[in-house]
Amino acid sequence: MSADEPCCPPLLGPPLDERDAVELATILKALADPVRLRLVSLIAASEDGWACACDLPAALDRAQPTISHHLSQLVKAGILEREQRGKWAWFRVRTPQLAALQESLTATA
Amino acid sequence: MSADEPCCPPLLGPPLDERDAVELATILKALADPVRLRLVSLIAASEDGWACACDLPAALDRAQPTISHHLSQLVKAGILEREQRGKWAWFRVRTPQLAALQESLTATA
DNA sequence: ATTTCCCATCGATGTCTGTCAATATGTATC
DNA sequence: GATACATATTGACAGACATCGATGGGAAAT
Repeated sequence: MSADEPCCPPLLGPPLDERDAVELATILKALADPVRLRLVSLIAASEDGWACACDLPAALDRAQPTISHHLSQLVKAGILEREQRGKWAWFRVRTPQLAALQESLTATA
Repeated sequence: MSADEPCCPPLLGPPLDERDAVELATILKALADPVRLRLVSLIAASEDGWACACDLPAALDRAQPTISHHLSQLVKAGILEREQRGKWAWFRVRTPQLAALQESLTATA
């Protein structure tokens, strides 16, 4: 799966084989958690699209390691992008990946 | 959540509160499994959109109780519709629900 | 009624996952 | 280097979940 291209084959086109299903499920799993959804939502709603990790534990009422863990998952799934600024970590939503996922859900529907 | 209406608030609009995030995560969780994705895909690809449960365990190489469990989850999430025909159970995809989910993923993006 | 077939439910099991306290790593400042 | 602070990693634990064998319930046919 490369940069800004479709992440997965369409759900409603020709039947998914095991391989494709696992791939699509992996990305959906990354989103299928309330804390992670709120993370994405919060970050997307930030001023210039970037949000500092330092604000997130308080915003979501979770311990710092918990937030760090979820951010890692989202980055690994290609949903978030990470940037180091001094001692802070900043994140933004990789909108193209989200759009690609969206397309996978209906495609030829 | 009623019949053919949006299932959840948009992911990229104003930040999701805890309540909405749980709701959206619930539906995503229902899809975030390879077997369930293949079920939806297979059913959607059927002749007239309806598929008999009797064919599915063999098609996905899973035991009958496993398939039955996944089908229940998908019905509960509003993604599949169930109909009894004699002693067979038939299923079809509730496309509107899928479309609503799709919209929740980008919305104001 | 009995048999047969399909599907759902139950019980058990192994694995995955969200959570946090404690600790380590890294980055900047003094 | 020493200190201070932001984030990542580790370890542990409880709850959730996918899976399947065994069983139960319902529907049709004989």
